[in-house]
Amino acid sequence: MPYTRDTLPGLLRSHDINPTHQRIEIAHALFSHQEHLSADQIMAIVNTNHSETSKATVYNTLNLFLEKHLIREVIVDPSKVFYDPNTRPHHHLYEVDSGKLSDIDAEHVHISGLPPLPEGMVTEGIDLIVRVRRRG
Amino acid sequence: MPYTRDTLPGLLRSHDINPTHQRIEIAHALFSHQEHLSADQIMAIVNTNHSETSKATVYNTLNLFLEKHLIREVIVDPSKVFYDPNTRPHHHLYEVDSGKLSDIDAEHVHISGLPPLPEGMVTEGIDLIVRVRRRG
DNA sequence: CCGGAGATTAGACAAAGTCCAAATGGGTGT
DNA sequence: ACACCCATTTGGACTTTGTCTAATCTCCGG
Repeated sequence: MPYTRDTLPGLLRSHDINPTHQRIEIAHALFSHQEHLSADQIMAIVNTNHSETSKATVYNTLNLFLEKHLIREVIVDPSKVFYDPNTRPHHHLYEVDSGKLSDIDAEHVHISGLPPLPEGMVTEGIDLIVRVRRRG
Repeated sequence: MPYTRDTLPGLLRSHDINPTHQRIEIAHALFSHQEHLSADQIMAIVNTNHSETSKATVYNTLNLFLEKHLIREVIVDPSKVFYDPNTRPHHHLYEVDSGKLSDIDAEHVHISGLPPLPEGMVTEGIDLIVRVRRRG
């Protein structure tokens, strides 16, 4: 757990994000859990004890974090997006039955033989998702 | 274009699908275009000229096709699922700005160094998505 | 203390997809 | 042709995720 509420403001600032209460709470939810969370899970976590952060703010903030490359979005389930505090290069393992999502470090994975990109295009990212299910 | 309305019933039967009017029309939309279409695009195509196929039927049918492995679903855009008539092994190139989705043949692509699967799990599929955008 | 830019909010709204009970329809046997 | 049956289709209400907007709040500099 490299991030506490104390170190988060600096992290946000280093990504050019004004660290407000709500933003720190949302960042804290993501970075302290180090998990893949959906927007509604984040809203639930942030609002557990007492204070209220609105749905609009949660979405605003997550989209801001995305823009500033503080987090990534992971699109594996058509019904909801997951947000990923890990921005180091990595891939994903998705357990179809349970919905569990985990990281695959990119370090040892090698992808070769991709065709050249269309003219004038640059790669924004390569998403590799291994979908697995329980044998049976 | 290997599929016409004449050959589609056989294709459906070979996948253990009872070929009804609506199912043939929906299959025709996908297989004659050989494109990645979303549910609402398919509904629009099927209903262009006159007859009506209801939203419920479109979704029922697409999910049936998925179950029977006649088509695949491609999850690249959080807002909608695309359906892919190409079930041969292949990957996808997604142009983020335009939403254009195209195939990358899997034949020459090689992925190595993936970690072993968790105990008792089998791979259902590996999705590789190259996200690109216009340079600028 | 004041003003203003940026942040937050509630709630209405939009879009994708699901659900259900009722109606339909296409075979099959007679 | 008829009746029956079961799969399929259907409209429409409903759910869920996410967006939009206009009003309010906050906080900082002067």
